[in-house]
Amino acid sequence: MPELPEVETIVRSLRNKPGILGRRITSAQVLWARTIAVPELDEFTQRISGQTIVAVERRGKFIVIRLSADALLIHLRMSGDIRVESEVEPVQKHDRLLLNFGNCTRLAFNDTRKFGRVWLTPDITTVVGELGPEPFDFELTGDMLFSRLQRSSRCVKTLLLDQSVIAGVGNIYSDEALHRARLHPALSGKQVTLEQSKSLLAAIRETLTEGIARNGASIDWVYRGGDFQNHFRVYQRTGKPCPVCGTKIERRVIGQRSSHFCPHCQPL
DNA sequence: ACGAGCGCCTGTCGGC
DNA sequence: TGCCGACAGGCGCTCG
Repeated sequence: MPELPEVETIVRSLRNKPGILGRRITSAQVLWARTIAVPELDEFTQRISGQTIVAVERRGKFIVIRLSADALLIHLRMSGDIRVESEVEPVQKHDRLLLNFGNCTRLAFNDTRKFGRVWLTPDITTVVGELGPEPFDFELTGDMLFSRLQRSSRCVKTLLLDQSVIAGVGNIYSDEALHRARLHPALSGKQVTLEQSKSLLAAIRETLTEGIARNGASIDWVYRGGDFQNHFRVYQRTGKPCPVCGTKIERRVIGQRSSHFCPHCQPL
């Protein structure tokens, strides 16, 4: 489920849930070893035990849980999800990591496809250091996005998915933002003008803002509770009418990811 | 150094 | 009904 709005929704719910901030992690159970990226398994379970949750933040698509000595970073990749529940609840299929708290509650990381990863590190820049700017960072301007797009001949769609260009945008929100900005996904980065870069940044922000306001998008069995999937303009709407002009939405693979666009509103 | 392609995984869906 | 391929909110690695 994981793009910026879905991760932001989860982070906000964790932050607002009583019994998370200030809670002490008493033990950890790793149910799928490869979930833990760093450090080694034994050290991970040993070092996280006894640490207190100080803050819950987001950087790009990473959940950043600040602990008393380390930071716990969680990337949900394609199918990750997080639950907070009583310790008496049964462990669920595809649960990969359980963090037990002292008060009979726990945090469960569930991840069907096993792509998700968890890092425990005192220095988050070792994990998120190469990420591009946050879309809502006020220091990010249309001029800055323009210069980042212009130095590449890759498709603008591919550039939006590159987390070192801008952090947090994934396949849904890139398609939606490009439609809002009336840009064809296969435009090369160096073809995008300054004016187009400015409207693209505005479109990214509007799209992400709507996504957050709707608690993200819920598709298939992955991630519940969002509503943005009912408001897609182009994503997974191949053959259906463009909400602006009625032309049939087309699908095309760009950079090995399916891309959806209106051939009339987004000419090449 | 950059970009394309594959691998990692499980589940669902549509076509035959 | 069952099987098989295509496809799915992501990203790291390798190779040319």
